[in-house]
Amino acid sequence: MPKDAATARLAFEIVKTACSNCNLRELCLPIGLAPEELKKLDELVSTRRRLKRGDYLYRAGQVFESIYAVRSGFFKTDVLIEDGRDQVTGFQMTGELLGLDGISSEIHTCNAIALEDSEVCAIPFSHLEGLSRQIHTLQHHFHKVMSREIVRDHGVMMLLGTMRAEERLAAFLLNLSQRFKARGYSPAEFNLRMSRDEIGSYLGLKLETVSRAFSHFQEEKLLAVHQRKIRILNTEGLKKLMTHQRG
Amino acid sequence: MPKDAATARLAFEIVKTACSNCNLRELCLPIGLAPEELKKLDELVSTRRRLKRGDYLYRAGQVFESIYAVRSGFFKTDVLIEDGRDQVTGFQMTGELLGLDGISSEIHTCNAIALEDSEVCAIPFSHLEGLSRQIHTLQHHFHKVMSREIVRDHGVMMLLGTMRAEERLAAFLLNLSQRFKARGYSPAEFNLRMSRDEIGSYLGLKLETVSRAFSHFQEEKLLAVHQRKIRILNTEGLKKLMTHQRG
DNA sequence: CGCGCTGTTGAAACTTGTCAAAGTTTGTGG
DNA sequence: CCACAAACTTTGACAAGTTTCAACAGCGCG
Repeated sequence: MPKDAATARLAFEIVKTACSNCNLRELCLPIGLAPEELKKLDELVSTRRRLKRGDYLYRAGQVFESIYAVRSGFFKTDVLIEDGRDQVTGFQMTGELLGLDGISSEIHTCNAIALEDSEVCAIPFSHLEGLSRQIHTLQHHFHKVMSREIVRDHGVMMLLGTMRAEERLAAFLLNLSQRFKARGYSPAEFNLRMSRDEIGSYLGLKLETVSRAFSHFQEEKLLAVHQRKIRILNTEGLKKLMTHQRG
Repeated sequence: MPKDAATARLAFEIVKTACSNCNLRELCLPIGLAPEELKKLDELVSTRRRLKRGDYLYRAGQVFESIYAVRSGFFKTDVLIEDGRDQVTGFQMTGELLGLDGISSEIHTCNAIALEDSEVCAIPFSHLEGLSRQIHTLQHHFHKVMSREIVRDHGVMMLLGTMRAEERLAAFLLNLSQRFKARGYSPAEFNLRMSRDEIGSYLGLKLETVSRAFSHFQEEKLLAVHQRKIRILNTEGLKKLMTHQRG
């Protein structure tokens, strides 16, 4: 590549990285910032990183320095314990943040793995704290994001603690559906990026149980399932199933 | 009460409320603050509140204004869903913070209930954000506290998703033991403040299952149990049980 | 002293996990 | 571009763990 073409390309990359140009503004950190504040944020988001399917964004045990905003693609996070058990703690899609768990001990406590080719913005955390001290709105928004993560986790605890297999899967699918919808995709038809095993791990079920639940949902005409392609045929039915009292 | 006695009492209360005099400094927000910063924090922690056993500190749906630091006593938080199911999402003891879940939507998403007579410091959240912009250390510490809550929740998800009944109870007891120890109490002997039903709700089990697990632990000479009074006889045994591979 | 709440224990029912086999899709190298 | 291997999914039969239902015991409180 000729030298000036390379330079032009670099400039282009920087433009592409800028929060002020990002079409995820409404989903990500920049919510509600004034134009001049957005410029400051642009400087903050220094690096972008591309990952191929299967790549680790970070691993448990690594030193924590940045949080990451998913620009495109799909991730999972999982925790491992010594005795070999592991669990998927979350799936992250466009506009969602990764790495908040690392703040407490300055070491990542889980693995973050790309489930498809993806791109993230790295946000050095100390810079974010610095800018938060200057921009009230950014500070408040960041606190909300962390708090939302806590609320989400409580929802998962509820799911794992009180729901049975089919209720869990229904809740999971409805949640995905909603998140696709919020990103402008069809809420009724989408591709799962994760395996039955990964869904099971997230929902506290074995993969066979997940598979059986899918089959049963098909029999009940709640879903059309072809591999990882899902079409929701009866949203209300799923909701009803999800909130159906145990017993 | 004579007027000046009342005044003296008021002054005394204020002194008692001050973070700079609080013997929980090492557990709570003031960690690592310089003396002049501590003074600013004192102004922040405006109110103290006493609660009797069974009182609600806040309820799901109420407007969020403050977070609370437990000064003494013991709390549980729980979430309810429409269909009647509920789950205990956590137990909070001295020095721990309550209310972080309310930041995201400015409405509390769970109930916080005193399990014994308790006292809390109310920290108006907008003031905390203001002071965080001035005091770097406080900001960073607060972020760590929120992140730690996320990590804790991941631990509970792990417990609910991958452990069986007795492993869960062992993990729960070891966690309590550790927290009592950190507060200068015996790690081996303590009173549970919660019922079997509340433990079960937290662990995603029925109260009968919890009761059976306690009985079994006694048979195995891991514990001595008398009502809610617990003595741990074999910590290593509990740890081994907790990390024992499923199957 | 008895009532109510909490906790314990037993037996049966139910849900999910385990193991095994076979079908399907995806990816790779020839 | 095909063939084969590897990974993933589905399904069945059986086992294990947990819940449900029921009865009863213990403690604290009025």
